[in-house]
Amino acid sequence: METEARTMSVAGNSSPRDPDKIAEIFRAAARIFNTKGFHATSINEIADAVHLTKAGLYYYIQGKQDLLYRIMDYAMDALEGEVIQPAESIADPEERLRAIVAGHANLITQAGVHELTILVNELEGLSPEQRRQITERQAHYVDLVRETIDTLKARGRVHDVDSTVGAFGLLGMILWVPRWFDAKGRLSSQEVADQLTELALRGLLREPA
Amino acid sequence: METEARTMSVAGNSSPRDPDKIAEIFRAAARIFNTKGFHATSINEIADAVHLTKAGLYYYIQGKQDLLYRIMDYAMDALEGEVIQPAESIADPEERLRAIVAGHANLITQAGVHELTILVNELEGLSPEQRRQITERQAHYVDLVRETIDTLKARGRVHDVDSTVGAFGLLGMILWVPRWFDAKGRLSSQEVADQLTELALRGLLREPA
DNA sequence: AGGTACCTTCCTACCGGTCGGTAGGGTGGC
DNA sequence: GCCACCCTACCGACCGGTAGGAAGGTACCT
Repeated sequence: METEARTMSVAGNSSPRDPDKIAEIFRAAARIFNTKGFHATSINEIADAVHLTKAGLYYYIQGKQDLLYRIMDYAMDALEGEVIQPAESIADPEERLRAIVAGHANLITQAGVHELTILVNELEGLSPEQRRQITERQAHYVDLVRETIDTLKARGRVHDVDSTVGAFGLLGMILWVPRWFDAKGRLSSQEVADQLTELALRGLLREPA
Repeated sequence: METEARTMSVAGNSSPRDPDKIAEIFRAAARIFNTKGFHATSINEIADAVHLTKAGLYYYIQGKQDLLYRIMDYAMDALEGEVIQPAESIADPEERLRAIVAGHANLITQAGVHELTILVNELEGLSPEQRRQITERQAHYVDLVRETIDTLKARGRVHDVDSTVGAFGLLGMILWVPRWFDAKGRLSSQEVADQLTELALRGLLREPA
């Protein structure tokens, strides 16, 4: 029934909708979802933000929940492209861990990246199947961090810490940043990213001496 | 207007409502708010959880938002009583910092303490005035951590890290725990609290040698 | 050039349903 | 008879979503 237009697209583009407009909607929705929360945001607010009526907005989206899912999926794409894949190509585990922390911290401190925050705060707004898909992708990321720590552990390069606690401790530091960091404040995003990287790695790694 | 019943209580108890029932409502509401989010939770769900109708529930509460505020206020009381005040009575800054991290991590890994999670996740559900009051109390806590780090810094006991980044990095690790920790899982809450304490303090403090 | 068929885009007007909250009354114990 | 407690029944507001059509562009035909 509803699969016809979206999954088939029979030969040729099935959806001629303006990709720029869709991107604008995504950005506006991500900003408002992140500010007020998914459930507290009405479709009308998003429509207003992109200068459309609710019905006009529905020309571009399939529903409120689907909009959320697509934003989160896009955010996972960004995280994979900017952090995960670059890190996976680094063989040395210490360098790799440093690349993950620095890369993720850099990404999350940049202005306007509301998708990454939604990615961890609005999971309960998804359907069970959608949530499963997103959390599965997130789990791969956590596994990468945990395995990197385990590799370092096997080489005696880290203190005696459970790799799960280490991975989530590290991620907690980074994912908490949007709650307090102000891009217009005293510290630059680069400074925060650098300091967090040092803080996290110093907590984990042994002194090379 | 609305202050009459609450702040005056004219001579004698103004509200004869059963405190046990109110506590039961608080606990149930905190659990559901924490599971589904404040806005996604209906008053009817809370009423069902305590075996009342919606109107019956309203005999005990002043409104949905007021219920949220009281839960968060109670959570701040708990945090102050269990973590902040005990820590403030410790003169040595290193001991004090350890007491904060260990105490907070211990508190947050305990089963059923949904209020502490709500405290940081549902602030946008409050009215501006209510939010101001809660965030003011939270700011005092952050100041305590920051000042403790600054004191240690003045004594050359910490690495060169901005105390704001250090404080929020540390708090991020702790406040992230409810997102991944499973009380029925492999690790005990004590183990997690201990390991996080070591992880956080090692990232901040210099080796005593 | 004018007609017309079709397309994308966006609107007004409306739907059923749920929300937070309340009016007013019943009931049982003291 | 009073009061604490809890109910049924209802309210207006707002929600996500849709039906159906208007506006305006374009492309092709005569």
